[in-house]
Amino acid sequence: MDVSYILDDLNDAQRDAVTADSPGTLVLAGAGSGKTRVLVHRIAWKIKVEGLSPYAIMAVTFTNKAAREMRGRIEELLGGQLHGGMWVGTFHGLAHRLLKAHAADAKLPDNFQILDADDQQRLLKRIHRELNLDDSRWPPRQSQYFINGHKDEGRRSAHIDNPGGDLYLTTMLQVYQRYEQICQQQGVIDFAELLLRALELWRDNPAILEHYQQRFKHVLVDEFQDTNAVQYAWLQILAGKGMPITAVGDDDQSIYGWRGARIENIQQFSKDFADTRIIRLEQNYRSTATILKAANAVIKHNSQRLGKELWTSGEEGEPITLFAAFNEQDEARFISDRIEDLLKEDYRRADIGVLYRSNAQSRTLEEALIRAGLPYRIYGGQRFYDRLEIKNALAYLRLIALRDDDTAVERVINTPTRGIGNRTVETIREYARDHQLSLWRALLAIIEGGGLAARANNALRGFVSLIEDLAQQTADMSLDARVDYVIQHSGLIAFHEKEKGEKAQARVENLQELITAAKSFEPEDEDGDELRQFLDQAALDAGDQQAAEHEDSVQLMTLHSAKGLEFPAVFIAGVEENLFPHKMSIEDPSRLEEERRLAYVGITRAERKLFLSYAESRRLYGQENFNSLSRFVREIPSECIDEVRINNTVSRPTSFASHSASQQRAAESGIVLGQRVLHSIFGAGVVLSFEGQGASARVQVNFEDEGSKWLVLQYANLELLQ
DNA sequence: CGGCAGCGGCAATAC
DNA sequence: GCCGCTGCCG
Repeated sequence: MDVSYILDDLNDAQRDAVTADSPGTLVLAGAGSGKTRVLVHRIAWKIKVEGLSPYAIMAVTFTNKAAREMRGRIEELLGGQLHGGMWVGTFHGLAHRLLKAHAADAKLPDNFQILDADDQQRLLKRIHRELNLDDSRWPPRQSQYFINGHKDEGRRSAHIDNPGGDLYLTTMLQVYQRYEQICQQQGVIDFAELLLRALELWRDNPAILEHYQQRFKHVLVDEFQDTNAVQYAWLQILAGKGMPITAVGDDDQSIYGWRGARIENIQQFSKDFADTRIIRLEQNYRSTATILKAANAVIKHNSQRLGKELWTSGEEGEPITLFAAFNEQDEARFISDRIEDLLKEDYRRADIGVLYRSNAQSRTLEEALIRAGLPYRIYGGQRFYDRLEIKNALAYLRLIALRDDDTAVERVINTPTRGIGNRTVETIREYARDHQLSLWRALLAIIEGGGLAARANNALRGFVSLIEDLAQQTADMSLDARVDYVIQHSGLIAFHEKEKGEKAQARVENLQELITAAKSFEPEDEDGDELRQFLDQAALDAGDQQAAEHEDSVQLMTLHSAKGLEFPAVFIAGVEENLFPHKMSIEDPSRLEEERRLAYVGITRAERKLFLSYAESRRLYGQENFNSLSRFVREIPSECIDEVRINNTVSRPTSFASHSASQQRAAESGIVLGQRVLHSIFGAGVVLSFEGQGASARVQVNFEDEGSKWLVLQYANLELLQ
């Protein structure tokens, strides 16, 4: 059999990674080194050469997009459909599949529902109210972080000790317990729970685990550096006792520590999985030598690396352009001007990526692009299925499928408004709580009991008959006709049509788009309930963010969402201390290293041209900030950089005595931005920024020996220097 | 119920 | 500076 097509066009390291027959294989794949290619070809190798059935392979990714791409590329390479036998999906998707198959053993009802981040927050808000927690002291967001953080580490409320009885922990645990109780009672599970349950299912049911251990002969994991504790434990319980496993990842691209990812997992891998072979992919096919030199130089400042150095056989390329802008508008104008230059060369708009650290930066950039008449597209932002109007429409559909869905009832009982006020809903909640009923059953009982005012009672009846009508009328319809009927007859379309503003227009369009999504939906299980599968998919899939790709446009996104993408030309805006690295990460060495990895990710997105820019003065959150050039740029060898001088058409004030409010306040205290000061401990430095007033006034000083620090002016006792 | 004013908070974000 | 939530009022 000729299998050369599997190995042709691969370099030695890639070929090694594709054919390795070690029990454990860890592929450290640098940016642009052909990682996905190796994964896809390795799967083809397993099937075509080693003779594994696709049925015996499991491949796990983090995003649906990556899973789709992998499946597509395998099918392309093997020249045929991969019937459902092979398990390719996200951790969450596969966990869901597992729990659906063994719902009872996982102690879940067959029709369990997924609680997404937004639904989770709503539920927590209600719990806070129920427990009489003051929202300003106990923001529901905090409980959400607490719960998800612990679940990501595999801890349920019962696992968390609170020996000191400290108020914070006591309160959080109380919320966590109540939350667990309600979720269990209502048969809903959040994203973290999906993973934790799947882990517990295997841990507590050896027979089920054994079935999968016998079934799968090889597991492959993409983006291994992003796994959290539960995902790692899940892989370990499945494959720890000798099932061959391939992990592909790059410790230098671990940028999701804040959502539970544990970079240590990739370091731990060879200890937990027997006889691991480590293969490094260091040849880069994406960027010029100059860009790689810069990336290598930056990432070298991190400790605790597994170690890797990217190289290319390609050309040196042009130097990196660094632009010092006067302010963020000046920076945005520089970017749009350079984009216009690039378009005069052989670049298309879609070849250009503009990356930034935080979403708040995008507005200024957008304004400049609009002014220049350059079409652009923003990646990320709100997921399609997270939009309010879509969630409302889905809630109606969920109620059609299952009346006892409290989350859905809460959402649409009075949307569009139908005279069921907060009082009435509170009565229903109370009744449901007291009688251990779902909200739907509770409201039916209340209608029968007639304890409500006639008006409220009628309104409730109206809601019940609406849902029953939607269910009956659409019972025999196709999925898309059903969606269409529901958004019309629930009144959602009319509701948003009479709303004012651009937003309303977009909402109506999104609802129409939902019909399109339903039309093109292909159920995985032909015999299963199509509506149910559609709803599950909606909960687990962000929806295609690429939908609007009809026009050739400049690509705007955060550095995080740029991971995995590449552009011939890349702009990284705002390379400033306090912005990138972000202020909140600067003090903590491990978070600072994560910021540096983010810089590495950003730099390695560029194929041919890289532009870095920073603003000497930046308005953010209504505050004027004077930040210095990012340390990450200073880590790039100077021969790689071509610094562009400040555009002389921009008038640059010669002193800092301007009229901005923050500067005036600074002046009142005798401190001027740019002022040299002396601190009794930290020594001499320059004032970079100033915020707050009176007792809360703080200054940021860049000390010559200690780096930059924020000081409370009142206590700092700064001595002004000449 | 809808509209508006006031207030707090504010990184990144897949599933 | 802006968004979103709350709370008050008509």
